[in-house]
Amino acid sequence: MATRTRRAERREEPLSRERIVEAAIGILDAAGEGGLTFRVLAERLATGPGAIYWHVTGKDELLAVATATVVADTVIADTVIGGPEVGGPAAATPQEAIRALALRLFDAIDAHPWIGTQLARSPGQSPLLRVFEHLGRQVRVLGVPQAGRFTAASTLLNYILGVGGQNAANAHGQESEANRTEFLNTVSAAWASLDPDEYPFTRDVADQLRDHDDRVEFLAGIDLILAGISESKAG
Amino acid sequence: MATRTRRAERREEPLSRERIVEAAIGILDAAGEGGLTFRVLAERLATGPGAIYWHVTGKDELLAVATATVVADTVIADTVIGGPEVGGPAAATPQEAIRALALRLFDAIDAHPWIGTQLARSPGQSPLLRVFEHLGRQVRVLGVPQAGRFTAASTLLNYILGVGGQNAANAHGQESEANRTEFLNTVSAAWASLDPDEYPFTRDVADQLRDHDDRVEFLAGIDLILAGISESKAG
DNA sequence: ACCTGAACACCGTTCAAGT
DNA sequence: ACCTGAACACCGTTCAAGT
Repeated sequence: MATRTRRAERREEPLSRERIVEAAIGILDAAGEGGLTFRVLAERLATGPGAIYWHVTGKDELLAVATATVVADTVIADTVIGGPEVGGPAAATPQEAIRALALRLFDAIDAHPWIGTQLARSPGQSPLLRVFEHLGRQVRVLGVPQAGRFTAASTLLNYILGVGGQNAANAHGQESEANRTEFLNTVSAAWASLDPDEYPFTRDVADQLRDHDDRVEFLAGIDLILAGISESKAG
Repeated sequence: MATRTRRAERREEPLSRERIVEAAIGILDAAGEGGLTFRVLAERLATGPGAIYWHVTGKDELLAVATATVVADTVIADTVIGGPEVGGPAAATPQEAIRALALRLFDAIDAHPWIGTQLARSPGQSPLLRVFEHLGRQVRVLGVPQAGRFTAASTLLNYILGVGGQNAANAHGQESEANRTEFLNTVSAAWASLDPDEYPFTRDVADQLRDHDDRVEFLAGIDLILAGISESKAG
C-alpha cells in the first residue's frame, strides 16, 4: 500500500496532485531547482499556470511534496516497517542496516541532487522523520542506552544531510565519469599549489583527492561515527 | 591585517565592494535570504540598482562574498594561523581546539542563519577550505595516521554543515527564548502522539526534546565523532 | 468542482545616458 | 571611472471568467 501506482498515463488524464508532482520531479531532475517554473510545469501538463494552484498551495509545498515522494520511493521503499531489517534483503548487523539506509539516501541525492538542498530546509518534517526513526531503531539494537540514542541518531542524520548538501552543490560534472575525474584533478592541483604556510594540511591531502570515491568516503564517515557510538557506549 | 577596518561610515562615502557587502549582511541578518533584493540594497545605499553591478558581478557573488566575510570574521578571527592553537585563548588539547572551532561556526550560523544554507552550496570553496584546514591540523595533532586524516576532517566538517543547515531551516522562533521553548514543546507533543507502530523510536525520545539544548547536542555529536576518530586510530 | 489565461506585483540584470 | 534609473525578460501568485 505504500508503493506508488504506476499507470501508463496518457495525455487526456485529468490534472491531479500526483501528476503535478510527478511532472515537477521530472523537471527538477532534468533542469534543477532553477528550472522548475509554474509556466514550464503548466506547459508540460498542457494547462495554464493557475490550474496548478487548485491542487497545490504554492511552490514551497510542491517542492516539499516532491522531496517527500522521492525519499519515500527510494529510501524506505523496500523496508519491513516493524522489524529492524532495514538493509534491503535483510541486514546481518545494525551497523550494516545503518550503512545500507545511509547509502540509499546518498544514492537518492546523487540521482536527484535538488533533494540535497531541499532536505535541509524541511524543519524536522515528514521525510526526515522516517529516516530518523529508522536510524534510531538500529541505534537501539546496537545497545546504546536510552539517554544516548537521540544524540547518536541525530549525529548520523546530520552527517548524512551535510554530505547530501555538499553533493547537491557539487552537481556540475555529474553526467560523465570523465568530467568527474577532470574535476577532481583540477581541485587536487589547486590544493597542491596552496600556500604551504596557510594550508599545510590541505596541501598534504591534495593527492588523495585524485582517486577519491564519494561513496566510499561517505561510508568511511558513517563508520567513524558508528565507531564513536560503540566507544561511548562502552566508556 | 586580517581584521576588518571599522571606520564610522557616513552617508557620503563612495560606493565600494566593502560597503555593499556590509549592507547586504545587514539586510540578510534582518530579513533573511528572501529579503535581500537589489532594489532594497540600492535604496539602503542611496543609489540605483545598476550601480551595484559595477562592484559585484551579481547576486550569487554577493551572497558568496557575504558568507565568506562572516565566516572569516567570526570563525577564524582570533586564530594563530601557524600553530595548532585554534581554540581562542589557547586550547589544551586538539579535541578542545576542534570543539572550540566547531562551536564558533555553530554560533556564527546561529547569529546569521542564512550562511547555514549558503555554506552548503559553496563547492569546497574559500570559507569552507579554511575550516577544513584547521580541522585537519588538529586531526593530525590527534595522532591520526596520514591515510585517515582526510576522512576524519571531512566527517567533522560534513557533520557541522549538516547541523548548520538544519539550524538555518529551523530559524523561526529565533527571537525570544519563550518561542523556542514553545516550539520544542510543540514538536515534542507531536512526536509523542505518533503512531506507535510506525514511530516507536521517535515516540520514545519525544520527551527528551523538551529540555533540548542545541549547542549541547551539537557538541555531543562532535564528541561522538572524536571518539570514533580515536577508536579507529587505535584499532 | 475544476480549469483558463490575462493581469499584478515583483525579481535579477542590462544598458544608454549622464557626470 | 563610476553612477543613474528606465526598461527587459522573467518570476510566483491571483482572480474574474468560463465549463
